[in-house]
Amino acid sequence: MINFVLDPKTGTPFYRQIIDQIRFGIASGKLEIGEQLPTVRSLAVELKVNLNTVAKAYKELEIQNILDTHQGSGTFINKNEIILTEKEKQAKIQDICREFMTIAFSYGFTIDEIIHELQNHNQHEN
Amino acid sequence: MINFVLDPKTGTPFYRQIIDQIRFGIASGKLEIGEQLPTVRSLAVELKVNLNTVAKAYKELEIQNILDTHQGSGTFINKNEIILTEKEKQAKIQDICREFMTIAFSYGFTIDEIIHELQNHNQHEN
DNA sequence: ATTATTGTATTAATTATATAGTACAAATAT
DNA sequence: ATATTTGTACTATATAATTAATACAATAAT
Repeated sequence: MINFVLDPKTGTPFYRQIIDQIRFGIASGKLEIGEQLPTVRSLAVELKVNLNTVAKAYKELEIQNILDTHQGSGTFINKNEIILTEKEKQAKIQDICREFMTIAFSYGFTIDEIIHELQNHNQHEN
Repeated sequence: MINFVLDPKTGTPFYRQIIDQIRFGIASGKLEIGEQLPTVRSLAVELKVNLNTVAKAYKELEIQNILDTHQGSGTFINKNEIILTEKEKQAKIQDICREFMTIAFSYGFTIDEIIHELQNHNQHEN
């Protein structure tokens, strides 16, 4: 379970801070597959925000297939593998990488610099 | 010279579409160093937007040291090398990498898969 | 010097975003 | 069956972002 914290000073909206902390929780292994998240009400009380703010965060993650919400029972880390064929997966990854590199190039960064940065990112996650 | 086009359907604001097209124009070599861009008025007429919308795009690129504006004479692609401190560069690359990883992660890709794909991309370039 | 051309500044109106208040609907537990 | 617990939907409000209308200021051309 995560210890959720909101910081109003950062400027990033509350619902996005919640999203980030869940994503990071999954990436770092603090949140396990199938685990139940706090209910929208309990987390809303804990963070002193409206329950819709929590619901919005959960909703966006559900659309991204990261969470699984069931009205009446709760919200869970999605068990299901994302259903993509290997071909679709390959196409998708090429697609987003190409788009990303276009942006990176327009800022004058090289592939090596980018890869290096991502590897750093990788180390900090673990 | 670029053939500027605005698409209201995409949802990305006009001034940002203009920024992107200039950035890509430079990255792809369509815009040369020192070249003059259309005046804020002429581009505004061409794109059927207010001149302030164009001015806003130019302004942001000027702040980023990509354009060079001179009241009375016009706006030009900056001759000077882009002066980014190592700190600014670091911040920028972290910024775009973080955004990219969020997207990649939402598709279920791991950092290793992404790095691998980018390395492939790299090989095909050379 | 004067005029035309260029970017800038100020203000207003519109639109989008973020959060909250409250009522609803589905699932579960009893 | 009914009450409780869960997420959802709808509405309102405040704030920020986007675009526009219009006047201003600096430069260049004559």
